[in-house]
Parts: sequence; structure tokens; C-alpha cells
Amino acid sequence: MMNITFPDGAVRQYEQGSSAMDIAKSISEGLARRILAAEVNGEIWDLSRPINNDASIKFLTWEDANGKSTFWHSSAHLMAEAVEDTFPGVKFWVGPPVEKGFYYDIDLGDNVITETDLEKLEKKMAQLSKQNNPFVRKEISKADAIEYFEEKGDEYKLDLLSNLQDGNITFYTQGNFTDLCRGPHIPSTGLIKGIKLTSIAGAYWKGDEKNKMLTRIYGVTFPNQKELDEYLVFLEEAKKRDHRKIGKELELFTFSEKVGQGLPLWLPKGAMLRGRLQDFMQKAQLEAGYLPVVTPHIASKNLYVTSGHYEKYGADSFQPIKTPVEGEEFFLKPMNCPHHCEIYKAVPRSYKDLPLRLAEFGTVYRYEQSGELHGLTRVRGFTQDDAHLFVMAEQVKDEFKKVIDLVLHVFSSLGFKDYTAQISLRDQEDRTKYIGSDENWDLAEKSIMEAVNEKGLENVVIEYGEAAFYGPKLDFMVRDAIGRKWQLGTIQVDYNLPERFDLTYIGEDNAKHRPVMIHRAPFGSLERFVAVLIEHCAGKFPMWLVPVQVKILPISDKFLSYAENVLSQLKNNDIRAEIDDRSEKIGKKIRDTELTKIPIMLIIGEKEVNDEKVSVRRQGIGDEGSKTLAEVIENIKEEVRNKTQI
RNA sequence: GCCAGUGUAGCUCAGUUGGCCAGAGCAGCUGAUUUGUAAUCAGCUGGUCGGGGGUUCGAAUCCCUCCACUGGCUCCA
Repeated sequence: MMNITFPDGAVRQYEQGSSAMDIAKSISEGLARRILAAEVNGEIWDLSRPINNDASIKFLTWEDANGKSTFWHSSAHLMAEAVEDTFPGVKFWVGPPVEKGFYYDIDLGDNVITETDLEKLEKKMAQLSKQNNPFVRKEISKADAIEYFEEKGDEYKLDLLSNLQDGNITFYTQGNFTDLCRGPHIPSTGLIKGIKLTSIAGAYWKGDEKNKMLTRIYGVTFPNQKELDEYLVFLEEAKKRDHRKIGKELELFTFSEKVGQGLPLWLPKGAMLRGRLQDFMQKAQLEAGYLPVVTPHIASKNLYVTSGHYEKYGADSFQPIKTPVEGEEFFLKPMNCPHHCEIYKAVPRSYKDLPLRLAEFGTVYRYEQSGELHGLTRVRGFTQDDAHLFVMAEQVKDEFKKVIDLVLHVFSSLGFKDYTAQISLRDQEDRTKYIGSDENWDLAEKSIMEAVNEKGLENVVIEYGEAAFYGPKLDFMVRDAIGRKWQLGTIQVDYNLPERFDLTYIGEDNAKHRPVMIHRAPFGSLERFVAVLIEHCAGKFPMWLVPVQVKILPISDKFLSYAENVLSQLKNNDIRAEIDDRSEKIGKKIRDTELTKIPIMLIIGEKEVNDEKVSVRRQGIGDEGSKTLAEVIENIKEEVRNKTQI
């Protein structure tokens, strides 16, 4: 007998060799039907795998993240079975679960797969699911495994095998499909009910663009059709929040093939919104002791040779422009830091000047590969709410913490609650891609970790190998409508540029010292920030940001002069308002205004003129009755002051 | 940049066994209407069918090529 410990601390005895499924059945049939896998001593196991020694056990269901990922991993195998059945002779690379579903990377050989094939594959998967084939685990020697895949002519699995140790190798088989796989898997294919293959994509083998491109099929599955349907509805709804769609509908920004890809054109309403965000940041920065500076959009190549950016990115940048006579080379500004270093150097600095915080809404241009461009979130010309803090080494942590405060101020002012803070450190093995001494890196990484700890940030993840080439960073990531993560705010410690530019300050000891630089951009870029903001609020901007706050809707031309009067009073109070003076019916005017997401409608007819009031309607909510104009103005001002979230 | 897909009016979309002057709704303009909380009626304007080349008696439709966009991959100072 062996002792099995349950999550609540209870211990029960079972015969040696009992499986997690046996144990679950001994508790209840209902449990046995619901579970997908089990955590045995902290490792995720198949339910059918015999347990031979004392162990702690936790059953995993669809409600557990690990239960879901096991379910999706098994679904990837089911899809592979359907693909192999439909296209015999294809070869498989890896098929892992992802955040929402799974994929499998496949070398299709001469076969071509299209969207319509996905439906066929879904049907095939449903058919295979009905067969309710068990996932069978088999331990196999490395030699036998190699023989199996050599016979199959599968160089991909042989490549995987070459990195595995004998004695650690398992095969999983369901129906006619056998795969090299560590597992674990759900008991059988019959549990997989709601099936949707979402997209076909190319993916480089081993993620290296020098390698062959495999075909990646993405899918998502659920334990029942209802959950799949709900998920598909969610996706449809999310598409309506897409900033590219809303940006067009609300006339915020546009792109022009003639101007060039990745170069957004801000329309008046969008420019107004963007300007307001900029004012908001400018004010917060002035309060925090930042000093605004302005630098040009081009700079001599020498600047970037000094900064090291030329060496690192020169070949992959927009190529230099030249002066016609002398042939001097200038680059479009891809970042503001080197310019700010030169501003630092313009006058001798003393320790009394530090921290020196130079801020600029700097427009930069970067050559992004055409396939990377995406609405406003990834563009070739954008404006950073950039600043560089020149500080003494012992001030790094404090300044870093103040910047975290600023980022959190931005997020709370806009109601962003669902963000993660990502600490990006060096690759633990490959250190060749970084410049600067190990000593400085260690120091910088330590400062970030401490600042994050002391600020008590939640949702912190540490990513190795994600640091910039000159220093570690802390990024704030926010999701878009369909769950893609985008980096907004960023804070980076840099010991490198001060060296390269030979920045110094005179210390209390009357000797020269090297300052440390902190790069930071709470928004990241105005472009990306607006994009995420649009998706966050689905185009219903808070009162302080919305381009037009009030639409005045006279019921007929007869009330136009009263409407003009209302308009001028609103304008005198710095409220952004427009009149709809078309000779349309009020229902039409309301509908059109509702669609443009202007928050306040003031309806004016005979009653309002007689009572010297206005009838208030709130976008998305409805009639709020009549009020005096003074009352309306005060309410709006209040909402602007408080940055109220609706 | 790579893989796959898409590209018809300002917007959303019809239109392929290749064949009459390429259609609709919305938006816009003109007129009528003067309206009470999500679409008044009528008329009109508007398109090099993404660009270029080719096949054909004839191309939005078939082929080639370039461009842009979409979903991924790679990249992201």
C-alpha cells in the first residue's frame, strides 16, 4: 500500500500501481468524468499512469490552467492525426498548447493547405473524437525511437530525439497516430468536443528565419460546443473594438498608400485626442521636475557611430540622406537618447544638477520590416513621450521608483487595470549581443529588481534574453481587444551611453564622475498608446480626452439660435461642442451622434427654450431629463477634473 | 523580409462556366419636410474594378509581376 496525500491534507491509502484515475473513481464517478490530468508530486501526469510510491496528488480539470493546457496539447495530437490522415506523408515538428488553444508545426511537403481545408480537418477531428481513442503512453528506448522515425523518414523528430536522453523517451499513440511526446495527455479523444481551427500561418523551423518555413495550424478546442460558441462570439465582439476599425469610423487617423506604409496620418479629431494626452503627460512631468527639450528629426551619422546604434542597426535602418554638395550623411532620428546626451554635454554638470531629467515628445523613424506593421501599434514613424534621466549611481533606484509612479499614474488615469510588468534581463548564456561591462549590468539588473520589489508591483514576470543591447529594462504590457500583448510604458537603465559619450559631472569631491542614464517613456509611443486606449474603451473615450464632448441637437431650425447660444456658453467654459444643424428628425440626429460615441447630447426644442433648460442624453445610456445649462457645464467640468471612467 | 490569404465608389459589400454602358445600401450633394430621444421622402453626384504587363474577338473575372492590407513567423534601439 502507499499513502496518497490530497490538496486538503487528507491522506488515504491505495494499492501500489493505482493510477490517478483509479483514485478519482474511488472518490466519485463525477470527479472521474471531469478530470483531465493529475498533478503527482508537482508533476503533471496522465491519469492512467501507475503511481508506485507515496505521493501527493491534485486532480486537474478544465478549470485549471494546467488542465486546459493538457487538453489543448492532446487536441494538437488529434489535429495531427487528422492532418496525417488527410495528407499522408507529412512530417511534424512540435505541437504545443498556447495561451488560447494550440498549434502544430508541419512540413507539408508538396501539399498546399487552404482555409477550406481547415473545415475538412475540423470534421475529421470531430470524427476521430467520436472514436474516443485512448491516449496511450509508451516508454521507449532511444535506439527504437530513432529506428521508428528513420523508417518514417522524419528528420524533424530525429532532430528532437538527438537532444533527448535514453530512458527519458516516451511515445503517445491515439488511434492511428503516434508521436514522440513527453506528455501528459487527457485520457481519450472523446473529451474534445468544440473544435475550431483558427488560422494557417508560416513559422520558421526552430524560430530561425534562416531555416525552412513550416506550416503552422492554429486551433482551439473546448469540452463542449457551447463554450466554443461563446468563444467565437467573444472574438466577433473583440473585432468590433479593433482600433483600426474604430479609428476609421471615428475619423481619428488614416493611412495612405501614397504617403507610405506604417506612416499614420492623424486626422483632426485624432490629433486633438493625442494632443490632450501629450498635455496630460507634459503637466505630470513638469510637476515631477522634468525639463522639456526639443531636438531635430535628423542627425549626422557620427552621432550614431558614437552611440553605437550605427554599428548595431545601421544596416537595418532607413539609409542615410546626403547633403548634395559635400555628401555628408544624415540619418532620420531613430531614437532621442544620443541627442539628449549632447544636450547634457552642452554645459558642465555638477552633482547639484542631478538628477537631470530631459523630456521630449520626440518623433522618431524606424525601418520596421513590412510584415511587422500593424495599425498604430507598430509603425515606422512615431512619437515617444521620451525622457532621459541623468543621475548619480546611488540615485538610480529612487529615480526608477519615481518613474514607476508616473507610469502607474498614467494607467490609473486611464483605467488600465489589466497590465503586467515585465523585467527584461540578459540572456543567461549568450552575452555576446550586449555591450557594457558585466559589473554595470549586474548593478543595473539589481537596481530594477529592487525598485520593483520596493514598489510592490503585482503581475511581474522576468524574461531572460529580452533586455535591450545596452541595458536591462522594465516594460509595462497591456493587452489589446483580442488578447495580444503590447508593450506600452518602458523604463531602461543604461550604463553604456554615458561611457560612449563620455558624460561626466563634478562631484562633491571636486572630481569627475560618470552619471547613469535612465530612458523612460510612460506611454511608450503616442501611436501605440492611442491604439491600446481605443481598444480598451471601445472608442468611448473618457470626458477629458474625447474629441467632441457635447453635441447639440435642435429639434428643428426654429431652435437654432438658442442652440448657438448654448454652444457659445459651452465654448466659453472650454467645453468642446458641435451643433447638428441638419434638417433631420431628432431620432436620426440621436442615432448618428450615438454612433460617433460623443458622450453628451443636448436636445433642444420648444420646451427647453421656454424653460431655459436643455434636455440631456448620455451616449449609450439614454435620456437623463432636463437640466439647466449651468448644471450640465458643472457636471462635465467635474468629470474632466476627476478623469472619471465610464 | 518569410508563409498563407485579401484588394470592386468615402464606408460595408454584390457581381467568375470571360460577353449588353460594373450594381446595392450607407455617407455626400440638391430639393421637399420642421420634426421630441437610435435611421423622413425624392432626385443627383461618385468607380483608372490596387498599379503595370500578358492571354483573348472580348478581362473586375484567366496568367505574370509589383504595391498595399489581414493572420502568423522572424524582428522590435
